Amino acid sequence: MAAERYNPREAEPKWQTIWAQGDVFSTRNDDPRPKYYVLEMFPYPSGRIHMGHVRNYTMGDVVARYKRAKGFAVLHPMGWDAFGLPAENAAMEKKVHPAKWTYENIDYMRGQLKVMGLSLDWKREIATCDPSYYRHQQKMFVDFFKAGLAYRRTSKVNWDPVDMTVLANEQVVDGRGWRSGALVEQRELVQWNFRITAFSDELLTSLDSLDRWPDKVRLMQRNWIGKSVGLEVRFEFAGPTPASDTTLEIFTTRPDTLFGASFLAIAADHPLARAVGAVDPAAAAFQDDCRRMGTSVAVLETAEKLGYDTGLRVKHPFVAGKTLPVFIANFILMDYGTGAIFGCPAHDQRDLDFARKYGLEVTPVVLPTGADPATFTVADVAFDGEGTLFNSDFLDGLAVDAAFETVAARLESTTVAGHPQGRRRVNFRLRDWLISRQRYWGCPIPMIHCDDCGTVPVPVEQLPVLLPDDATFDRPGNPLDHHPTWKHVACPVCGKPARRETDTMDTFVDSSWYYTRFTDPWNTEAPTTRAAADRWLPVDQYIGGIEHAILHLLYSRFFTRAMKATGHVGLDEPFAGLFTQGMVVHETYKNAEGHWVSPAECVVDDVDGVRTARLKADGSPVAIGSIEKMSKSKKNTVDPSDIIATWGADTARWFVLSDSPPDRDVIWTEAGVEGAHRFVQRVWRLIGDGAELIAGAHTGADRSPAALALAKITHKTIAAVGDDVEKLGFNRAVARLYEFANAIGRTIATPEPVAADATLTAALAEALDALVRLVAPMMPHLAEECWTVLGRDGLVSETPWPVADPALVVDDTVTLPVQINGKKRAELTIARAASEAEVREATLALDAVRAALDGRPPKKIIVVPQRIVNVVA
RNA sequence: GCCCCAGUGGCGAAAUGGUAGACGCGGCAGACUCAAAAUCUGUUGCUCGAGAGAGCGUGCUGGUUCGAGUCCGGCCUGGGGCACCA
Repeated sequence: MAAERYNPREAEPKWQTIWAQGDVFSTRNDDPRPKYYVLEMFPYPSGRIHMGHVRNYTMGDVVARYKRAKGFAVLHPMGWDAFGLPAENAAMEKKVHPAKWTYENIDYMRGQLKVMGLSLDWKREIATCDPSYYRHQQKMFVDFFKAGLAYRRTSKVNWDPVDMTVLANEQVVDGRGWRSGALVEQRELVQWNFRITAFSDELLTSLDSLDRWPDKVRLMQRNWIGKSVGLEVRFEFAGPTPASDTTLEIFTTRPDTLFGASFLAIAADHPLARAVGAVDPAAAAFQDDCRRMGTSVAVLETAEKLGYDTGLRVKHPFVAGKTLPVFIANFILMDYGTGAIFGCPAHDQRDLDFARKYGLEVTPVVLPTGADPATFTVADVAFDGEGTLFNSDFLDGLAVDAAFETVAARLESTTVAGHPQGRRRVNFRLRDWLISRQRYWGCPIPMIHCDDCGTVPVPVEQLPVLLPDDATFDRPGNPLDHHPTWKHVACPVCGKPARRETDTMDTFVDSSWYYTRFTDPWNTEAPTTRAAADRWLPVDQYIGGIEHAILHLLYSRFFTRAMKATGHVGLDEPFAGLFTQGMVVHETYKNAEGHWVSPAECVVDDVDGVRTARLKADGSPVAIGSIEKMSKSKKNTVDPSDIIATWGADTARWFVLSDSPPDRDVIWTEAGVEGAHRFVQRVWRLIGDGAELIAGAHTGADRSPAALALAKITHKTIAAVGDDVEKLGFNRAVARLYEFANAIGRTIATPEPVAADATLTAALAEALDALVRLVAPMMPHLAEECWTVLGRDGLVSETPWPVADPALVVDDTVTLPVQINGKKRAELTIARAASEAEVREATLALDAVRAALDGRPPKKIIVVPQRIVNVVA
């Protein structure tokens, strides 16, 4: 009997050392076997890993270990998304250099990951803040610039007028800077962008080919790209205008509703609005109000809809003598369409709200099917459905799409101020990717500004442009900009004094190609080695949080295309398979000053179901907030190291796989960790006890009934667990393994029949062998230890996945539920191969069916083979 | 505000349109023990019933279907994203 409890504290470091010494998880680029690239989204080195990482990396590790056992050459690397804002915040708050802070965090977190027993190829580790990584990113920036995919334009930023610095949206709280408390202003800066819109259509249509992506992610990306077919319509001013143009161009997807138009609205920073503001102080004041709202679309859209009547009027294109007022409105985006719209209140809710507020006319022009044109009116709910045009002159009686065509055709052939009055246009919601950041801790943009030569790239032989080590963080603004010497440089073209670009790149750029760099991180000459990239890409299974569904994944899809266009890779789509795990969520806590505090700093008391919290340090009260995704900013993270130190990595791994479906959020609780650990010990006991029973077992020819039953369970489990892991249904695989362990436990509980039955002994030996191999991807240390107990040579980590015998997976008989009128009333056990006629006959012979029919013939019998029988009486 | 997703026992959940609640946690009862822990066995959706059994039940509401947790329409609640958090 295995008297000793399994001790993960001894076993886990031992196996981790053996794996490392044997180089078991390193991947060679010349491995001839079929490739499988599994990747989890790499972490930001915030300081410590959290349970979200444990969940994410455990899932990826199960896939990696499983695919390795299935005979694939598996690439499973890890790195660090190491540039970013928190390092700079730490520099300001704790007087630590961002590089020191970041590399110390990386060292600590690498240690935490290694303790998890992940089968990673650490030889390929990269950190995006390392010049050996970002130099290649700078090379690609120059390539993109030369290919016309990187360019400068004016864009808005959140400006903190007190700290004199650009704020991230996250740093704007209720319209004020998080540090200074000053009201935030919009400010315009000339900044670098990637031309992602060059691929709008392609990024959209190519989504259809990503059949191993979740539908919801593809749908979100589709909506984000936002292709819409509409019409640009030119309105003529009905009087003098301060603008240089005599017309105002708007974009609409509903030209059919033009007869219902009651106003035009333009963005606050539309050229016309600026022109009006220059001569009308009230208009200028309104524009200033708009600029104080920051740049976040969410804030903009939820703010009260406000407008300012410019007093200008435009002529209705179809109604002679009719003019419409032109408003400046805070909900019109300059970035979308032409930055101007016409409002049709009856058929657009936002326009209706606006019209009611400013007393504008509401004329319905689309009549819902079946409504009476004499009585149909719009009160507080706009009608945006299909219908028939009315109140619309030559459009009356037409359907919506026919009216669209009619208006488009007519305006296309009308000329205003020398242009066609209407132009069909495909419009995308997607905007170019603003990558400029006025920050220190990011990849420097390798450009030089020369008064004579303009903006020129840093010559490739001068790359990388290194960040200066001696930046200061004690004053606001961009440290690169006020560094005494860094930005002063000779123009590479004419040699005259010039200045470096001081913007650095958005950290999304870093994470848009790291998966490619992993294929050959040793190449010092170029970002990629084509043979290696072609060999390993695309990533076969990418796993990460749903919060990255749009931005990171869309940027990566763009970047891969841009790299293809500049010759760095040969494919379009970087991720063939995507799985979005749910988040790990946790309660939030705030101290008396309203600052977030971490769970580790709190004690939660539960008195008769009423939960209260206080600070560990001084017992002061802490407010328990809502359950939210674990985030650095809200400090509601849990340190997995404590869990692993107490229970072992295998317990932690098993727990995060077992409790919730992997794509759903899981609320972290310590309840259940003990249950997971019980199973660790149970497997250990089963193997220990079982090993004594199977000594000298050999496969017998004719299995006894007990042996056959156990063998069937074994092979069904092998088939089911493999199936579940393929689909990333880890929680189902875990449930299967619990059932399997229960079956083995029942066999071992009565040793006498096992001793007396050689075929049962053999079946038990096979079951124990399978149990260890099936459990190995999830609890690798325990599995290695058990493998040794079973007296097996080598590592289970290098042992093939067991193969299910199809003859043992399928039963000869099936038990069908028998429904009468859709309610289950009986069961029918019958040969699996029984014909439909035989099933009918057997069903009608059942007592419950005869009683229900009471001699009458059934109206209908539905037989779903091997599933169910339904008798309609 | 807009886009996307989720909602099933006391709890985490399972269920190619086909027996709702597998499996686990917790609870209850029992075995082992001087005792406890550990372990093992049984039981556990709700209501009625001594029982056999019957009825109800997957956020709400209406529909499609022989049959709906699953598909469709309308809501409610919670979560994610909204372009400078990563």
